[in-house]
Amino acid sequence: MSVASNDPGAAPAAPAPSDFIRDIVARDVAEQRYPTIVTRFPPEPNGYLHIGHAKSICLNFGIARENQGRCNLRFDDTNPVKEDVEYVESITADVRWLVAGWADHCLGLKPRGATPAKVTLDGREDHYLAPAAAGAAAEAFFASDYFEQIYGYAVELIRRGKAYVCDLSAEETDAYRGSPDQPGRDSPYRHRSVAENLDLFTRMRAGEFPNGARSLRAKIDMASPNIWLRDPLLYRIRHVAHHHAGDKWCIYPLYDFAHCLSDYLEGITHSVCTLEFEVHRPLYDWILQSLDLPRALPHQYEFAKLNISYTLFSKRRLLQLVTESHVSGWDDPRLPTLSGARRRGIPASAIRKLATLVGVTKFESVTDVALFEHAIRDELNRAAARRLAVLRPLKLVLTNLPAGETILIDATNNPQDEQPTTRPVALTREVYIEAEDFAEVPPPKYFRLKPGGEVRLKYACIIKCDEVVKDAAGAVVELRCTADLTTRAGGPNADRKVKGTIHWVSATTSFGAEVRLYDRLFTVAEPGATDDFTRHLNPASLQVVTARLEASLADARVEDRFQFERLGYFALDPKDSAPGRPVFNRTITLKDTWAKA
RNA sequence: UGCCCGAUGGUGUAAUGGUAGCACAAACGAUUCUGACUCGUUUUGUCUAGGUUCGAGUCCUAGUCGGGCAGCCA
Repeated sequence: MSVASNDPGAAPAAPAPSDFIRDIVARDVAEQRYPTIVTRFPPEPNGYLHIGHAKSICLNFGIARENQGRCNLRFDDTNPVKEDVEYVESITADVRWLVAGWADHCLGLKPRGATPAKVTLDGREDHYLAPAAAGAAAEAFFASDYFEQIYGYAVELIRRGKAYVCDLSAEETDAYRGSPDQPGRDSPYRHRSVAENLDLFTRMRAGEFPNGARSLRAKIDMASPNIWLRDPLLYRIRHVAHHHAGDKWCIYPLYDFAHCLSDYLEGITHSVCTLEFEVHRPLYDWILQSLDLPRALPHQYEFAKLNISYTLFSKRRLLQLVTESHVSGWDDPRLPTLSGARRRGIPASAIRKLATLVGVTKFESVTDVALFEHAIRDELNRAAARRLAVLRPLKLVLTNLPAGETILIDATNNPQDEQPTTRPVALTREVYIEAEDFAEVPPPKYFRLKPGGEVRLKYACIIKCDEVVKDAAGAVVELRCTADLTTRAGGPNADRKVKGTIHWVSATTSFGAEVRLYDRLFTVAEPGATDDFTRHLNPASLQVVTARLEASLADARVEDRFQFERLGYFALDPKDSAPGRPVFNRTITLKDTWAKA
């Protein structure tokens, strides 16, 4: 099956990606194990999303999309001390941005304020939270909206003799757990009666005990070779308010207990997570199976998270970069955060393309950042309007053009379009060219401008360098050239060839603007390999220049993508641009095979 | 010295017992009013040792190397 993309300027329909998880889903679809395929993206709202999360989002939404299913956005907010609504909002915005124009229709949200409904299925009680209908007031799912149901499931586990209230302290629990190669010992509280457990758990909820005084534990096997099966904690006491649930609770479920049940309550079919949860899967299954639930159970599958060379993904280290002001904030364009990428001008479609290029496996690989750069250039090459801009201006006088004269020429907006359009740009007596496009003593194979040499001004005409003007210090400050107007498009010598074509702007109609040139943040391929990773920060990761931009760029909008010809891809900085004072960010350079030589 | 998982060119992946393919990167060439794009060519690979089989990257056994697991974090 092939899937069309709604992205403007996106590549033609490509075959749907295939990987071991999609194979499993396809098998389940073929066997009609579930009425619809439902996945979920379940971040904890305790930080910003980055490209690594994007891989998971693309996988989960991709599966939903390819199977006419749904992917719920759910906040895994079971630890109130780490979480905040600030993150809920940024994560929601980032997810929406990433799937916009691609899988918006698969984004599973719930009716605003809704909690799971009690239903009766085959005479058995069940709970289910249906997604919001299209157009209804909706919000993301929250695990904290299920605290009542999850509490009920805990009570049920106690009734079945599969959970108990334990009075061991955190340290004692640790000691009783044993070690990977040493079995644990049973808690002295393991054999409390169901009635006592019920009473104690009720009082835990009622707030009778201080933090850490007691916990609820699953009764599994303290000698299990899998540590996660050694009577794992299900609930802890925390007398703190919750950013979403308010101050209703003083006991909070742990990840392992809340996650599988949240999946169940939402009707998730395929619960996809990263490899470190592999050893938790038996617990995921144990909890669901112990409850004897009426509906089909979700299943967990694990894949390797994304690593990219020269890129840091660790939340802790990203935080350090922000707090130590190595970058300007979580949305610094040099960061791999989704907000940073967006601000830098990276299209969501490029991130999605990267996700399909890297595939999904259980091998913890390091993807070459060049693959990401390729994805970005590929998307932008298709979509970006070409413009003329000079980053480091050098004045050039066309001595045979009168001072007041303006010649309007047609410049192609995007040669990649099937029917390219043009815009007028002004050629005047004084123009700016890129300083590095002139060399007084040219290196070998240099085919830009040199004394006595010829070059074409893109879209305009061939010029010849007659004179080099220098200041007292000997620096080149101006070039005096003659323009061969017969080489203009449509002119008699339009087809005359010169080796070099360079970009330029009119000195009189262009305007100056701040342009931020970004480069990779780190100088080493694996910046996370050492603790003193800030040592490997690239001192030139940001350079700010005052560039000269062609007049039409004054009307640039935040959503526009540009290729400054021969330089790279640029977009307006959405934060620091002001009307009449645009600031451009360089998303990425053009591939430059000359610079490498 | 417990349990779980993994290993295919430089990188990321495909091949579901039957011709080791694709993409990125690199190199060279063509084309070019972007040293871009596009197009063409080339280099480089199944962790090791056994076994099963007519046939093994794939299945089995052992090993090597790498990763994960001992939060009242997720």
